Amino acid sequence: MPRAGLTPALVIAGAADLADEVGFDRLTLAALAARFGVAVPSLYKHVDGLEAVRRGVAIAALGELGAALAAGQAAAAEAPPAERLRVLAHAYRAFATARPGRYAATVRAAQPDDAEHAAAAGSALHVVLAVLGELGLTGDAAVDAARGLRALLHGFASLEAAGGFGMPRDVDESLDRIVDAYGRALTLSTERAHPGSDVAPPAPG
Amino acid sequence: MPRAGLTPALVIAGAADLADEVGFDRLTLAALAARFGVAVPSLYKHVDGLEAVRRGVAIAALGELGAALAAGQAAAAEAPPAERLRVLAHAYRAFATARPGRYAATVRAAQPDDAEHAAAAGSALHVVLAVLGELGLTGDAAVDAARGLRALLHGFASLEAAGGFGMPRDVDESLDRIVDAYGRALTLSTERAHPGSDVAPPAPG
DNA sequence: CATTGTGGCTAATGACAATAGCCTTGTCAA
DNA sequence: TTGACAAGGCTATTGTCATTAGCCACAATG
Repeated sequence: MPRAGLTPALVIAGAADLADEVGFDRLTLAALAARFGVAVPSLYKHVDGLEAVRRGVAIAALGELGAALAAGQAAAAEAPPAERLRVLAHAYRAFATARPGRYAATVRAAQPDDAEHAAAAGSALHVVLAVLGELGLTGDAAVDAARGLRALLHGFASLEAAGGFGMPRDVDESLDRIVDAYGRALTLSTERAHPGSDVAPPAPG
Repeated sequence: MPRAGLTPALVIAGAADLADEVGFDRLTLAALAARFGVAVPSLYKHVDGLEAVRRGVAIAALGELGAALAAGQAAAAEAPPAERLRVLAHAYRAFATARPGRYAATVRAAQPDDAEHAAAAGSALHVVLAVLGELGLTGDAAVDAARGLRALLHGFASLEAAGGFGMPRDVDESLDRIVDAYGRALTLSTERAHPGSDVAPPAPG
């Protein structure tokens, strides 16, 4: 029996690819083992069962998502905040459509006591918060804005992934308009009545 | 063997309740049969397998969601559009948190050829489009707005359900602010450059 | 009272996750 | 060089679940 040369990282990476191919919910140890040409129980030498594989994919995917968002921001470093917001939104959507299995994994909530998973989510969120900061948002307003933006992006991406946009309208353009509108609303909000009590910790959210 | 008196509708209703209790993804024929005090294969006399149960729950839940949204709008019939938008958002969130299993079912996309499922989704969407119409949105702008609003509401609800809001900030107030901001952005958009080419059919989206 | 269809059932099959325990291979130290 | 040992494969087994096949009882209908 020649060694297959598996490692935990390899198994997780293979699982992520498999999830992109067949869907995160159809990720199965049987299929994963087959992909490596190995018997199912062999996987248990590297990974602690299906749930651990899913968690591993989630953490890895959150890292990749954060990196993709950061790369987009770096490429638009000189652009004005509104444009950077648009770039962020498109990078998010691009990740979700190009890597649907990984993206689905990023949406699963971390267990309350799972610090590593929470940290991965937080690092992806960091990029979003940075862009919002450029729009001059602090305190409660920043929290609201982060919630809303993540909701908007996630909702858009997941509805699109689920085929929920059955309307004859270009999706890219829709996203532009929606994000522009949202950004405009945010900056208007700051000029109004919500002075922002104090800076909230950028917990995963 | 006394008859259990099952019907397809009863089975679906029980499945919806079970989904609310244990989560839509943990909906299982075994648990469903146990809930009715019946052997698993008996369910097949009423329902065409697990996937059909899921679909049935989705269709039923979409109907209930649409009814809940409509009821909220009826109760706020005299309120100004911005307030009605806020009411809509809160009704949506209330449904999602009170009936998480059913709500999760509503998010699953219909199969492309599943007219009944698509119709159920469309009827729920109808309420949303009506409120947007009150804001004076037509054509492409209305399509964009519907996409964005559904994305916003779904994203908010699903992230909250997943425990994604780890920040110390009242969630109800966040939702108010976000929806207000979005509504403001929408009405601003209409006053600007997008005159809306033609009315798009209210397909499920 | 005979018939028939409906709605239960048991039994069997097959996918999958998970655990237990074996056996080989490669490494590292005596 | 060799011997021990850990790592990383494996087979076998168990248990959960969905699904299908086919039986049987009951109740309604004539």
